[in-house]
Amino acid sequence: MQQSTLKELAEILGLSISTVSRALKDHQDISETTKKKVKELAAMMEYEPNNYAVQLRTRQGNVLGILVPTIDNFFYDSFISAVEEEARAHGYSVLIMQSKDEAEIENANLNLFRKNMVSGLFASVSIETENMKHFERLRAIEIPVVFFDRVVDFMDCCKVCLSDEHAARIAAEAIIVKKKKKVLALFGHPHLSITQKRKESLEQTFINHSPETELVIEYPETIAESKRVTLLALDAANKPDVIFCMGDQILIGVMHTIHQLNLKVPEDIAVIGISNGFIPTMYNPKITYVETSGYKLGKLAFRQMLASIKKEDVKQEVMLESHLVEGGSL
Amino acid sequence: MQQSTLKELAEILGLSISTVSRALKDHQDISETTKKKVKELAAMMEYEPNNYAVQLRTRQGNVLGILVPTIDNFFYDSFISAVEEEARAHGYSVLIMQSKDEAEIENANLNLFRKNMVSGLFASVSIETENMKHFERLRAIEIPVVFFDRVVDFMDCCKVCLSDEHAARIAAEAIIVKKKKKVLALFGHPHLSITQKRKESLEQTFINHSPETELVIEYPETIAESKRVTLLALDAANKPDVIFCMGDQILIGVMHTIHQLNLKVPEDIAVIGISNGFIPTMYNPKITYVETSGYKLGKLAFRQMLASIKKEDVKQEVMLESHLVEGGSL
DNA sequence: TTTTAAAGAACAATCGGTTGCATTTTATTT
DNA sequence: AAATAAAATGCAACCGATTGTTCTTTAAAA
Repeated sequence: MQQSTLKELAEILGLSISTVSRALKDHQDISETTKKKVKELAAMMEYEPNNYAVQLRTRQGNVLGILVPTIDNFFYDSFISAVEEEARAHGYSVLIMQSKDEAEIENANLNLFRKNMVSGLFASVSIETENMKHFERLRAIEIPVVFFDRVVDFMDCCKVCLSDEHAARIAAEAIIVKKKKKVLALFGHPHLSITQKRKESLEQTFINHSPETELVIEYPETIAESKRVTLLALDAANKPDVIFCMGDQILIGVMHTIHQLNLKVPEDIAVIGISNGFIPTMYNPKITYVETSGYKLGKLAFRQMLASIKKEDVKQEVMLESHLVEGGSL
Repeated sequence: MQQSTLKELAEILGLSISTVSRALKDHQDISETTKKKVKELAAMMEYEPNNYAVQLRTRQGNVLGILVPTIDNFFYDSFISAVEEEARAHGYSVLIMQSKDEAEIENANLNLFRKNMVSGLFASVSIETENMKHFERLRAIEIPVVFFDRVVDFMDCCKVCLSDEHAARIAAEAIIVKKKKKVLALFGHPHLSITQKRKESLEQTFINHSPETELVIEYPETIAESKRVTLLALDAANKPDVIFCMGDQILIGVMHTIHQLNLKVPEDIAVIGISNGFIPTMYNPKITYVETSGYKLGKLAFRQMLASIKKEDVKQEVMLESHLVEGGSL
């Protein structure tokens, strides 16, 4: 059995295609009697309009794209979940792609989004992304882009992100309160704005409120590197008394090494991270972390997207504040 | 600027639309000279065929759907990753939706897949799924469905899954080898075939090879329940000496409680799980687990999908064998 | 009863491609 | 030079819906 079409319905009912079409969408020109007949038959035959035909004709789609570096990541998962929930509620579907942090794949994906004519795109750029040409192309054909998390300086596009400054400041303050003076701070790829902002805010907070704090900064990019860096630091003469982890991957590496060295948290070494909370609460004691909810960010991003699609004017940049969740690791 | 169309190209070149169309796809009827001219202009103007028009006309799409209970799950993440990789390599895009383990959302999603006319669907059914009507409807319009992981008895559809019997047997054998005699086995929702198969295989292996083993079975469905059940069991008089965890969620709950009670693994209590490995390797010592790779399953599922789409005949049911990865928890 | 307006339904163009067939152009053969 | 085959291109229908416009009814007003 094939999907039924307007034409079929029309033939069966002895009506014209346009009448059937209008009846189904409660157009005022059509009599109630006809409407009822048409709707009944449509329900009976499980008629569904052919999306491609509709899109072709009306030029307005119902698919939104999400581009993330990778999907196996709690933060992006929760972001996606949130967007998907909202999308469904508003009659949109979601097309998800991963850049795997490679510019080339990212570009290929952007082309696919274009080909599939998404009505809007949520994007967290890859580490390698240097040039915005492919994003510009989307804008050229009026596909709104909402950048999130890893944003990028790019005119006329709306960006939602966690307040990186704020999150890092909270972490620094927590460390200061606990009187820790030797901080090993581990960040991700130094190229990302999210890294830079967090780093600067952390540094600045120490300089302003606890200038005597010793701050050592490293940029491990994988779990393995994070392990290695931590091992080196903890083996050295002048050990840190607290480790700050910018993300879950880093935290996992750090905890690996801490376990391996059989150190007690927080007695031997304190730990604090930035996370959505899933990973930190897996450890014992739970890791103290600054909460950054991908879920909330997703909801926020969706609102921005809707506004962009409707061409309402949108705030260029929206920040989400975060707060400290105390585990027992600090 | 709008997306350029065949018509535009044709007008600029003074050719007919059909010639341009054919030139772009290297049709033999078109002269090399013309082909070159057309292609150059197309490249220059960044022409992209309008997908909706193409689909409408050719009735064959390039979007595959994936339906999972939830996306924040390592197993599904890796499955999705694998499918997405293959999809991109074969010119497909991937539409991902989550059922959140609710039948109603699942049905809504299936309708969306239908509406968006996916060319094929990968599905892992929700816990609540009882009736297959919505899946049947997909089949009625000839959209191939490849069930994976949580499969379901449903004629004429191809299923790929981990060999649940095999995985559980390996776990049981490992437990027997280590001479543990009091097993607490924690499974997920008893309604799922995956649960039933694993449970039966585990039981049967003990009965056959170590009939004196005491086996207690519970079905916690969330991390919280898993914690609770474990706490009860470990507080009781006749404590288990090993806990078997069917999945990551359960494992996380178990480890929570173990940490909370300050028990040593594996001295006080041994642990073994079934997992893709991410979570088990986070602990110290690493948890011994039977590996079930969502990634490999994804690759396998994609092959099945391609075959189904091409209407080649497909093996109805394909199994993926697993193997033991030793941590230090058993 | 004739005129006129309102209601209901049909017609036809359109979206942007694809494709079978007809037509024109060019090259080859007699 | 005329006839014919081969190569290159154009014509037009079609996919399934939407929508402005036109054509019929039917009912109300004159």
